[in-house]
Amino acid sequence: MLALLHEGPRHGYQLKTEFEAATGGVWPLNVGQVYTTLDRLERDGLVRITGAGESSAQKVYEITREGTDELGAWWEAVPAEDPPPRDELMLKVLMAIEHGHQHGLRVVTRQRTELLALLQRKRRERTAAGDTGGLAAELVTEALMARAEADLRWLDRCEAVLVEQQSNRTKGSK
Amino acid sequence: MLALLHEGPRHGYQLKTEFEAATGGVWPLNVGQVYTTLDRLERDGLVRITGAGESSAQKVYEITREGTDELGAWWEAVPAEDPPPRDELMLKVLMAIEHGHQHGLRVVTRQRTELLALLQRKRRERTAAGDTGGLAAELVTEALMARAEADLRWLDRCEAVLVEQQSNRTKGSK
DNA sequence: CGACACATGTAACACGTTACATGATTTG
DNA sequence: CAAATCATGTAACGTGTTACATGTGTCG
Repeated sequence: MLALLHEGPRHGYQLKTEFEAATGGVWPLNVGQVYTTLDRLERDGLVRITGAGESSAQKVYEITREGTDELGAWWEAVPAEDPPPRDELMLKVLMAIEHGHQHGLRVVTRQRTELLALLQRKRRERTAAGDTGGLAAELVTEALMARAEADLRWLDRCEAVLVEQQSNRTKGSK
Repeated sequence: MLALLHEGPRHGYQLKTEFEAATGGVWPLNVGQVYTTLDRLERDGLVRITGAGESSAQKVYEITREGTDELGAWWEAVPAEDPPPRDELMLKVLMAIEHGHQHGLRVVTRQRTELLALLQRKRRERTAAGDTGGLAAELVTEALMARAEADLRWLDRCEAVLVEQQSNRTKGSK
């Protein structure tokens, strides 16, 4: 929101549409949320209302000095890693391992199959849909695919570790 | 929580310690949250209290049939992608692009530098710390590194796209 | 006129998170 | 005995999300 407001004063609905435009429609946004967020931003002094727009009941918001500072910090910052964000896939695999190698392996392979399918579906969609959605949508898709590939490789690695661990165990028990 | 309870009845504090053990201490957990979560799980019928433990005021929880079903579904499910989760890095880059190629490039390179530093720090830590934290911690670190590498490659791709787009524009305007 | 996009807002809920209060049990 | 760990809980807050209520402007 701050980033959009930095380009000039806007009203709520405009922010919604511009947000969706900027993200190529990949991330739909409930309008209501824009208004509640705007309220919260105003409460925190990052945003202020400038005289209502001419027609009807339009409140026009603009970013404040504080807001600009906050935004600047946001551009610079790299998403925090301390503690690392809890991720569902990782958590799932760790918990499955806790349940025994058998279960660990089952979940790992299951996740891999599922992820691979998802990835291939994405690839197909991507080649099928020519320039639909624009640059933004394209970039998001690529990011998601890159992550999915990373996760796949990680799952392979998990499987290898589990198998090796198992074989060590059987050797040790002989 | 359900996954841990599936191994047998537990009380709150136990769940906290076991959770942290299972995740190699990477994801600290505020105890209070365990209790509120347990309340909510009970409210939803996924968990039930079995006669309090012998000593003092210990409530012991066990998973219900419904809870087991839910857990089973969780093992199978691959984290949803519709709509894809809003990710801060992607959002940041898209918004930066919206602000003009100049700004887009600045943010992209900044993020890349920052991410690369983080990655190298992780690599150093990883080789330095021998087997500390166990398998779980090791796997989480590897997953995070894999993701970071994917993000780095994506940022490269973003930069390439931006540069190419810019040059096309200048050519077009000639 | 009726439908649809534009436009604003509120109420309710879920969840994660923190800070705080309280007490039992163990152990140096 | 004092301190640490084990153990349970509550109150409060911030945020994301949805569903709902309401009204205006436009255009076929």
